[in-house]
Amino acid sequence: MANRTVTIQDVARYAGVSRTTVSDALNGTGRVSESTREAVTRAADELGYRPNTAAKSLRTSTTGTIGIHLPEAMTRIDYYLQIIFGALETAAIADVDVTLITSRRLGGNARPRVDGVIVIDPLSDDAIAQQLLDLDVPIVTLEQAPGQRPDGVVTADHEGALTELLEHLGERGARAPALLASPAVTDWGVRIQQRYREWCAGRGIPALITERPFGSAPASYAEALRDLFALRPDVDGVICGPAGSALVALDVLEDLDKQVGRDVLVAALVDSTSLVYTDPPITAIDLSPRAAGAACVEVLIDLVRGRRPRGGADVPLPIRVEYRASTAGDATSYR
Amino acid sequence: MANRTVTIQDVARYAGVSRTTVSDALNGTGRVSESTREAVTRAADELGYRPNTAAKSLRTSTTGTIGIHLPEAMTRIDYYLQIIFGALETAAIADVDVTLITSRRLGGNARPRVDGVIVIDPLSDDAIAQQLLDLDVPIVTLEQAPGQRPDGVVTADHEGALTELLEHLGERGARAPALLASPAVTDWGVRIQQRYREWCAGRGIPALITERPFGSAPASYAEALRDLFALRPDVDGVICGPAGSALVALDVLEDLDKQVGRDVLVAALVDSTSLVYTDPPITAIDLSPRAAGAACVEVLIDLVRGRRPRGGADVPLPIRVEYRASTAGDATSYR
DNA sequence: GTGAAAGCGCTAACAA
DNA sequence: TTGTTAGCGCTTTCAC
Repeated sequence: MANRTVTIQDVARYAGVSRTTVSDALNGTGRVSESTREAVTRAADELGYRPNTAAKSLRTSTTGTIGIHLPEAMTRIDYYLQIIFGALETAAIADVDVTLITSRRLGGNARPRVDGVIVIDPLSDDAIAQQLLDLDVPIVTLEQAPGQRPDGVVTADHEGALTELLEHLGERGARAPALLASPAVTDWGVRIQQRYREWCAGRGIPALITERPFGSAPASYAEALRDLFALRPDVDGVICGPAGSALVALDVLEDLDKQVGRDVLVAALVDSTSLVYTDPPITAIDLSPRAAGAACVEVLIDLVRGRRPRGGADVPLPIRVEYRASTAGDATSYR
Repeated sequence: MANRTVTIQDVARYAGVSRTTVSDALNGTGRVSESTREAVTRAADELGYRPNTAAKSLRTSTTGTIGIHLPEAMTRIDYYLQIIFGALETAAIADVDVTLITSRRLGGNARPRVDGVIVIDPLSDDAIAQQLLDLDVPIVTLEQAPGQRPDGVVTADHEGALTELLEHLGERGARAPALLASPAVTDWGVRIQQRYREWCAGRGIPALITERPFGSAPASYAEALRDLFALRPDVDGVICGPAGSALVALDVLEDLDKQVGRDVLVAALVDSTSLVYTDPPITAIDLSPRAAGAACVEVLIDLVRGRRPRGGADVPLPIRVEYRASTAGDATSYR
C-alpha cells in the first residue's frame, strides 16, 4: 500500500516464500507447487507488484522490445503505417514493445535496445544493413534482403500477382502495357521488373519500363509518363509502382485526352485507400500490409525466444489483386 | 578485442583509472580532469565500449525511451506517419528510442517501458488517458487533451487557419460553405466546429455541418455529401475534415455534375500528398506534422530530463493554408 | 580530482 | 519443492 515501488522481495515476504519462488511462480519457470503459485499470484496482485523490467533485462540480457526498421526515403505511404499497426497488434499480445529504428538512429552514438529487428523492404544499400547486423540480434525481413541472409523472411508471391494482373490487362484488351517501375534496389523492385520482362518476352511484345528514383516528386512521374506516351503512343496499359504514381497517371492521361479504363488501363502495384475513391477507382495489388507486419513479428518473437518459428523461418504471405474500374476495358474498342 | 562484451570495468582497467572515473568522464558528470577524460574516451573507443543500457536503467530508473500513443481508429493517414518520422528524427539526435503505444498494448499485462509519452490528438475517451496517466511519466499531447492536464502541449492555431480558409472561400465566391466535420471528440474536432459556427454566425449564414464517426468507410462520407446536396442544393463550398473525404467529395461532385473549383469550392482540413495530384488539386491546411512530431519530442525530452522546456511547456505550432485549384473560383459565375 | 563500496531488482546455479 | 548465494553493469554516496 505504501508509495514505494513493490519489489519481488516484498511479494516474497508477504507470501512467506523466497524471491526465487516468486520469480519461478510468476514466470512459470522452475518447479513450483500449484498451491504456492496461487498464493504468490494472489500476493503479487494484492501488493500491485509490477516486475522491474530493467532488472530483468540486466539479468537476462533481453529487452522485451523489438525494432522495426523503415527506410526513410519512402515514408509517405499508407502501406508502411499498416505494416506497423499489424506489427504492434501482434507484439502487444506478446507483451513486447516495438521501437522504430531509422537510419539516423543507427548512425547515432547509442544502439537501440532491442532483442530483434524487422527490416521492411530491405534496400540493397549495405550501409544500414551492416549496422543492423552489428546489433547482433535476430533479423527478420519483409521481402528478401539483397546482399544478406536474414534469420527469417516473410515473402509474398509478387510474380504470381503481377502475372495475374498482366493477364487481366491482356484479357481486357491491353496489348502494350508499360511499367512505371520502382527502382530495382529492393528485392520486390527487382522481381517485379524481372517478371514483367519475362512476361513480355513470352508474348513477344516489347518491355516498356520507365523508372524514377525512390522518393521522386510526383511531377517526375508525370514527366516519365508523358515521355513514355510521346515515344510510344500505342501504350494502352500502365502499371504503376511508386506510391502515388497511379494518381499522377490519372491526371496525365486526362491531359492526353485518353480515357482511363477504356483507352488506357491503369493499375497500381501497391493498393491504398486513396485508390478506391478516384475516378475511376484503380485496380491494385493488395499487399496485405497488416498481415505482413503481424507475420514478421510472429517469426521474430519465435526466433528471439529461441523457438523454431512455426512453419519455418520463411513465411509466405498471401496477396491478391483488387479489380476496379480502371482496368475494366471496353469490348467495343478492343479485340 | 575479445568476443566478450566490454564493460566499464574493462575500460577502467585499460585506462588505469576506476570505474567511477570512467562513468564520470563519459557522462560528463562529476569532476574529471581534461587529460583523464581524454584518456578514458580513447580507451573506450579502442575497446569498443558500449554502455549497457539495462544496467543504467536499473541504476537510474530511466529507460532512454519515449512512447508515442496513436489512436488506432484513425490509422490510415499520411499525417500520422509524418508525425512519427518527425518524432523519430528528433529523438534519434538525443539518442532516445521511440516505441509506439497502442490501446491494446496498454491493455496488456506489462506496461510499456518509457520515460515519457506523447499523445497524438487525444480523444475525450478517458479509458486510455487514464492508463497512460498510470504510467506515471511526463505526458505531452499534440493538441489539448479534453479531460486532462498534460505536462506539455503542442498546439496549432486551427481557428486562425480555418478562418483564413473560410475568408478565402468567401473571396472566391462561396456563399454557403458546408463543413464535413470530424467528430468533436478531439480538441481539434471541437475547435474546428466551434470556429466554423462562429464564423457563420458572424456572417449571418446558416452553419451546415454534417458529421460521421471516426474511421467511417469512405462510402459513408459520399452518402453524407449526397444528403447534404439533396437538402441544400445551394451549397457552393465543402470543407472536408476526415482523411480521404476530400477525394470522395471530388467523386460525388462529379456525379452531381458540379464542377469543382467553380460551381463548388472544395478544401481539406488536413493536407496530404494525395491532395496535390487530384484533378483539380485540393486546397488544404498543412498541419506541419513533421514539425509537430519534432516539437513534441523536444518538449518531452526536456521534461523527462527535468529541464524546463525552452519557451515553456506550451508550444505553438505554425500551420498554413496551401491554396490550390479546387478553390480557385470563377469571376464570371460569382460576384 | 579520484577511488572504494554499496546496491538498483532480478534470475540462474546450486544446496537443502 | 523450496531457499541461499552470487552476481548482471552501472551510478552514487562518501572518503581520501
